[in-house]
Amino acid sequence: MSELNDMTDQVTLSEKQKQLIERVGVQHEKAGFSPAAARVVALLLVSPVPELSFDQIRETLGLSKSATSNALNFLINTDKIDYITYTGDRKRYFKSKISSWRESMKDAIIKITGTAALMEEILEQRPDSTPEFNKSLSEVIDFMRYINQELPALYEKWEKRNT
Amino acid sequence: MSELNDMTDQVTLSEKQKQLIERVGVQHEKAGFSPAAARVVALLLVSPVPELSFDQIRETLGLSKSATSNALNFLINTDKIDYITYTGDRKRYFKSKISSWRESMKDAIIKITGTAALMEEILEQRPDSTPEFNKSLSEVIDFMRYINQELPALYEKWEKRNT
DNA sequence: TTTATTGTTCTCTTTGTTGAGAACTAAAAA
DNA sequence: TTTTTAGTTCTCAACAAAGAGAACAATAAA
Repeated sequence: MSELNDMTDQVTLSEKQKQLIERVGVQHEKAGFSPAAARVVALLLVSPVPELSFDQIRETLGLSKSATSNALNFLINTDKIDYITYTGDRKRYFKSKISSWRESMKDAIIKITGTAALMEEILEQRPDSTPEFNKSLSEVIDFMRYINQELPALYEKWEKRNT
Repeated sequence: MSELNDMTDQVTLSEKQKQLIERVGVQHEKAGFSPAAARVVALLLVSPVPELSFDQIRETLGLSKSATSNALNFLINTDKIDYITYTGDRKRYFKSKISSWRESMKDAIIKITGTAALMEEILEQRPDSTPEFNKSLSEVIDFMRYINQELPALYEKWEKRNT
């Protein structure tokens, strides 16, 4: 697949696409991703070719091997990306896990449940001398649990609406 | 309010409360707060006395003045806390903004709208050659918008349920 | 066996974050 | 006016995060 040295596994991107990768990247940085990992998820969403090799990612984003390796492993561990292989090709082709967004939504909901539980612990040890405060806390907890309970039905409704 | 030097504006907390502050603090660190800011919001949720002065916060959490000042200002700027004053007392008493959780929810929903818009931009520039991928992207966008649209009604339903 | 491919891991530098402590400031009190 | 109160801001040190580049490893190909 290379005569002496290819040296250009780079993916061709328009200016618009490059800029979009940066914007989506920044959004992910705000969610706690490292700059490198944020650019990688972004690239895998924006790239016209959705399955990219280690070197395609590295060269397109201008990252070092270590940064690329660490970013890819982090994203695999946190279920943001996945990879596939092809017989007779040792490379791994990395791809966004956007297709399993339903699972991600479920995980996000589980997190809300955890927050509600922690809030409940706070509420349980609060004195009766702060009724207003306690009421607010109790409301948030109740609302979170309500949302949690209603979301599956809402999802079904959406699923049916889209035939 | 002090004869020469009080030196103990500290809030008395049980072991359980201290531990809870740490756990709630860590949760907020994961959401991007600095350790100091995370402990301050946590303290203001757990403390039996819900309105605390600068020095009560500083001494209870064992923070420096600069860390306390920066944390409080950050939390005020991001609408996580608020303060009240009392006539004839120059101190500000800081309190959690948990009571305005309805506003926070609205803000969270606005953020989802922003994400959907960014995703839409990605979708718009994608080639037709990746129909599966594009479909997933389109689904997430549509689902986010659906949730967004249905949430107000869901909120009303919750509000009525609670008489 | 030797060489090439596909990454991983280690070390080191750069950069950024966190917060302590002291100096400073503005307003009120004495 | 001088002092006290209630914080803010500055400087600095300790520490952590990010990533570059080189060395290394594991497997496959020649």
